[in-house]
Amino acid sequence: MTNLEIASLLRKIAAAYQILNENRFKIIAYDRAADSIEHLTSEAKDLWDNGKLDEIPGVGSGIAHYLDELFRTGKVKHFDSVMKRVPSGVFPLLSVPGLGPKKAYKLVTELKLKEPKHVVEDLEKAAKAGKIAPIEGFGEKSQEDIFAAIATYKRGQIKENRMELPIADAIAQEIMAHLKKHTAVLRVDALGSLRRQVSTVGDIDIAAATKKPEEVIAHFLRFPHQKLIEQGPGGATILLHNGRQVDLRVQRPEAYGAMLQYFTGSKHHNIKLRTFALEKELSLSEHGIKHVKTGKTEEFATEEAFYGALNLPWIPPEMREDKGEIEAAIAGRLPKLAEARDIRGDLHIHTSYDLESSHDLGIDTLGDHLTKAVEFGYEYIGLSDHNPSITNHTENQIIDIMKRRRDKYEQLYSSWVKKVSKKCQMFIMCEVDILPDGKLALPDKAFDYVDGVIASVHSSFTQNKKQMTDRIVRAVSAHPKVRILGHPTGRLLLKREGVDADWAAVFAACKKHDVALEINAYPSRLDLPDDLVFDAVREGLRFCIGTDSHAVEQMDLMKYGVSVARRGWATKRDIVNMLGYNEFKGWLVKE
DNA sequence: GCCGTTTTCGGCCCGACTGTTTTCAGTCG
Repeated sequence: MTNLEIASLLRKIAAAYQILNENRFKIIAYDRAADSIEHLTSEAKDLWDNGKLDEIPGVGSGIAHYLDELFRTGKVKHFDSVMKRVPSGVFPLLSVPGLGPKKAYKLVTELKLKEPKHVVEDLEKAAKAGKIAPIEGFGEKSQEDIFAAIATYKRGQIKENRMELPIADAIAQEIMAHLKKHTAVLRVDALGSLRRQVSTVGDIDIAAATKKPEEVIAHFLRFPHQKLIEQGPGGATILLHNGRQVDLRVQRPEAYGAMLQYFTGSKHHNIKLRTFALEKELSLSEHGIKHVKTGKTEEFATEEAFYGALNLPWIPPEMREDKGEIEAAIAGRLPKLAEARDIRGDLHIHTSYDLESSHDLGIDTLGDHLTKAVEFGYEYIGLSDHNPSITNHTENQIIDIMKRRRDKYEQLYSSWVKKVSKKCQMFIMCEVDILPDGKLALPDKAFDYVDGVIASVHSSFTQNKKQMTDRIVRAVSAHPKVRILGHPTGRLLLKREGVDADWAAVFAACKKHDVALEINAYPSRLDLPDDLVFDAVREGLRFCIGTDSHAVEQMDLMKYGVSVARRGWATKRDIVNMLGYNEFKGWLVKE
């Protein structure tokens, strides 16, 4: 039983209770527990194994008791009896946009939709035949909306249509640049998951402060788009030619702060913040802060003033996920998050040097990357080409290739230094495959020709948890020159789940051997994921943010890795490549 | 059903939008 399955079960119970007109706070409690379990970094089943179910926020003695029954017997008698009181056709309909429990129940009972397997198709037929409009509470428009919503649902659910962070960022930057050209625009900001720098983004939401909302909205609508979805006094929504939806919200500068805060979210952060505010008899909304006693609403031009009115310091958007940031702010213990400008070097770079690897080479030379590093003000870079293929070479051949490579890089480096008379130090590293049994794909003697190694899993991603954990633990302990665990989960965003491993055990092994966890900044990776970074920071692990560049331009992507670190609450001292050259060398180079 | 440096009882986030209504229920973020 996975977390996702448990969350789905709890949501079904919440929906059933809603239909049965149960106490609405009980319904909220089940939904909250579902949310909470869905976002756990460890499996609920593992917590249960260790008797820690009650540590899950929103899970109290009642739900914990039911989950215990679920893990022991595979079902919950009480849940079954609750679900039995609701027609089973209701549940699949809840995935159709615009349909909640009440409407779904009404439709299922009125239309006598019995078969859950094809209830969506049956409802579609009923809509087509005009059978929905006559039902009490529905009408012609509802009937059309339901028909359209089912079409959307069948196309594969808009919700799934997320994009990688840098893609959303690039689109948003273009639109924000367009907005800034208008003189009435005083300020623009990204909102929502984009502003919080979540690894994948759904819709792009943008805010603008202005005294002339109509003009700014009209200007926004001059940005090339295929369709105007919605327009009102507070903003507009358009569909771009690339199929992405962009939402603009405008606000007077005096009230801009509250709007920015509200639409940045996250939902859970805002809920917690509003609960906290209510204790002070203050009611928060996108318009400002209402004093409950007087009924008067105070406006705020900036977020700093908004949080300030609650006696809190400004909380960085990356932290606003209700992971304890409000409690930390109250206690005056918000960490000072790492920043992109603290980066001193990029240790994960693939050049075009051919060392006969079975993985991809980069396309640019050492000199190209050094030049770019100087542009960024880096003090050092690391060349982390993939190890020579082990199937096509003997051990001696590999050792020879690694020796020749070192000589070549040193030669290229000294001629670069002479030519440009700039300073940027070089570390000769290697990204080495972790083989399925946990051995490294580089013979011991070849380690003499590298300063340090990034060990990464590039094959057999589907091993079971025990195998995978043992494999990684063995790899990080295999040689003192293994300094970094590369893209630890191996996930590819929107394509492939990360590997299954006991992360607590992996972190413990890394800590023991002083191995840094990589935060791979490559857009489809962003790996270690932010929630595991959060856990690892708490365990005192250190990180190395690398771009995994296979071309010079990709070195620009470092900032997205920094965002992941920030979302995990990492500070400058948690990140090894924020150390100056000497200190970093002291950490990296082990004899 | 959950939760507590004012509480183990008495609260529980907020508003917009929509379609159906004549004042509101349901859904969404």
